[in-house]
Amino acid sequence: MQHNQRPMGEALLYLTDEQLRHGIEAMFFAYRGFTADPDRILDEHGYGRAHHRAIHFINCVPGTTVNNLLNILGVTKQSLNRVLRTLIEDGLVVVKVGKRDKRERNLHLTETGKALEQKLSDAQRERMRQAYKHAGPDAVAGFRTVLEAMMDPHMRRAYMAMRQD
Amino acid sequence: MQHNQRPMGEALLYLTDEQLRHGIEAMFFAYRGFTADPDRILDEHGYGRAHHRAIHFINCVPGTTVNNLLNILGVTKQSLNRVLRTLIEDGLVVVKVGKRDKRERNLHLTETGKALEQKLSDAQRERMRQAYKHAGPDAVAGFRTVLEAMMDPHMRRAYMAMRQD
DNA sequence: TTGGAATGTCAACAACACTGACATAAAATG
DNA sequence: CATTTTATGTCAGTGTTGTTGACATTCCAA
Repeated sequence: MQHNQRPMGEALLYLTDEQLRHGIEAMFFAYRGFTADPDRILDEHGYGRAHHRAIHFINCVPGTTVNNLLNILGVTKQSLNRVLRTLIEDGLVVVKVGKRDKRERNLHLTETGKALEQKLSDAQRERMRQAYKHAGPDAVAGFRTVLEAMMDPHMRRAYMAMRQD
Repeated sequence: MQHNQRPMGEALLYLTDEQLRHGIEAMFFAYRGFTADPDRILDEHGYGRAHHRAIHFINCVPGTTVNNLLNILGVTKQSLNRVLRTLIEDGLVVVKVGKRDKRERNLHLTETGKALEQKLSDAQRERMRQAYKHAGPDAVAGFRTVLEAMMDPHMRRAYMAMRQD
């Protein structure tokens, strides 16, 4: 496997190993920035990123089931359960037994939970807003296009299903 | 703080909370895809992401010091040390005492280390290549612009210093 | 030469992921 | 109705990766 001396036309200049490597490093550093602000807030509350993810998607799809969350987050039920338990104990999340199917547990944020969600997503959106503003609409469109192409097909479907624009 | 009903002109449509939220979720799902392939390979070797990051940047800057790596990776020296120790024990990394300053340790990949680095970065680049190819050069430019704007200034400097294009 | 700064190591601990085994309850199926 | 499948929760154990604290070594400068 030798990628370093790939012949190319000018049109494919952006596909050199060097360019791809820069993309990889950009993803690494950008993701750090992306999570930095929420991480600080979470830390003050004694939570971690796992709590953030749960809160985010419960807020996004209120009444979602544990199983649904499991598929979106891609973790084991044991791992999710640990996080959910603390959120429930702390009164950020409430569980309701499913109406049609009593095996299911529907998850909702309480007012306290919504407040933390706001705080977290305000911080994260603010960083995003600055980046978007700085980069401009065309760059943002390209950004989204590449990210979507980078997802696993399974996750892309979950992501697309979540959008209504 | 009420972001939901922000008045706007058409030119700022991409800065709505809804759009920003989609960007946030895209980052989350894309990062999962981004790490999926290397994670699989690392797992076969009994390593984790921390090992990958160390290998990546040692390969990128051969002879780098522990402290330098610390700044790039943003972890404690103790955390990095554990990872480095296993890589050294397994013969993927060699340490040389600094020539001028004997406190420093210069890190290099062995042939075995380089082989694993190749394997990991081939996998990650392939995913990147597909995404880039699918999105096209303009999208890729936008992608990079937004990512760079999203980094912490400190990390952006480290990232920029690493590029020679 | 002595004290502080830089560098690196060892030990212990916490968060959060994993696997495996098992329990309960409800729904679906034969 | 008996059985199986599905959804959920729990307990125990393990591994990776982050943290702090304590300490050793080396260098440099007052």
